Amino acid sequence: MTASRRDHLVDTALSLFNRDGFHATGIDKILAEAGVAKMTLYNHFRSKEDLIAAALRRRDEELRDWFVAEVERRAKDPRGRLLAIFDVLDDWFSEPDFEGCLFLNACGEYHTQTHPIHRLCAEHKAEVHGYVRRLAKAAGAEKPGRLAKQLGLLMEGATVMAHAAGDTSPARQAKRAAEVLLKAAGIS
Amino acid sequence: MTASRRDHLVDTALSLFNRDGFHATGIDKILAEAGVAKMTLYNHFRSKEDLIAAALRRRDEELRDWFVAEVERRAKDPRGRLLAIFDVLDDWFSEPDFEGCLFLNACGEYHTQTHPIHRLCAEHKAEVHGYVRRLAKAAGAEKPGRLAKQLGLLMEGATVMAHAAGDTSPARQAKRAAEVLLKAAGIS
DNA sequence: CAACAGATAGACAGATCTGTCTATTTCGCA
DNA sequence: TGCGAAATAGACAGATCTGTCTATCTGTTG
Repeated sequence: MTASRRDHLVDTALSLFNRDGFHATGIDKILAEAGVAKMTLYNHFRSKEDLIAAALRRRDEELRDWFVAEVERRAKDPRGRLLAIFDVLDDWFSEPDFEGCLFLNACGEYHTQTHPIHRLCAEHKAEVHGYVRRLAKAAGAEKPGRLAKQLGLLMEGATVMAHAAGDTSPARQAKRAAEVLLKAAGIS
Repeated sequence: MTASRRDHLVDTALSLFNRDGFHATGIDKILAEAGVAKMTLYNHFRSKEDLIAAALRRRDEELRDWFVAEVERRAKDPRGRLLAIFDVLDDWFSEPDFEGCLFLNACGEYHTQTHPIHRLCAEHKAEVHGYVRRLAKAAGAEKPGRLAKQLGLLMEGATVMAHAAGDTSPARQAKRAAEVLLKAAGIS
């Protein structure tokens, strides 16, 4: 029951952080929503910041697993997968609880580069970049690193614009741009 | 003295919101930093949210004026200006007080689409898009709206990646991608 | 000079925040 | 069944938050 209590806490915190933000979500709200006692929280985590870090780590796993699975389900060849990325984004943006990228939101609240939470976000982005880069390499891109970074810009740009404008169309605009970039990188 | 007192308050608030975020910046910190009495603030603004809105409006003006002036200083032809955008971003990312886009940060803290602060951010992005679109049209793009949206994704993507990674290189990556997109849009 | 609008300091209310402590209960497991 | 670890409710401290109020002072303008 210990592990599941902790998990439940992280789950609840994750969904509240996603919906309302980090500073705006108080410990008490998380505890009430989760139906967990305060000492249970402070038994598992040293501070709220620790809980935030745990929530981001879980989100990193959860999001990347889901994202990769969706991409690989939709296309079997590397080029198709690079483009499928943007279809998956489209689906993500359509979800009712889409509130932008939790990691970018976290960067917005914890600016300092050296802050542990900011670093977690940078690491998450680096992981995603690694995946795109592997796909780009498998697809035979001339410069896989460069292409992956460019596609990454489109992905992040689409995410923030979809959130700001409340509109999923950036996913499709990004996909069209990606097609152009793939061609230019020698991927047909 | 009235107007300057208000202006000073907005200036101070702007710089603290940019540095520390919105929820993390308390009224008292702003007042202490500005050397202004609390009643002066509540005489000019109905609430903290009002002050945030005023700060964002000022930032919108300030940023767009600066951005457009910088772009037009660097290049005289529309195509050159579309590319100069990314050089200006590079400069922006290099500034010591660069903390990402204040509007995206605000969206991250005020998620609800109907929230006045979120709407201000959407409006700011729409204004920027309008400028890029006019440049794209002047440059003879086949579909200026589409090109402007795609370039917008690169701009926003570069901004968030530069902030997350603490690295200005996304500006240059975005510029390379933009060159490809311009060519594809029939702009040489 | 007189009058008035605006700025000031600072107390204050009431809510909320993180984190600690205690005393009690629940639960798994031997 | 009984032990020990974990979870519980809730009081509590101390800080901080937004916003209000009052009483005083400053500065401009007629």
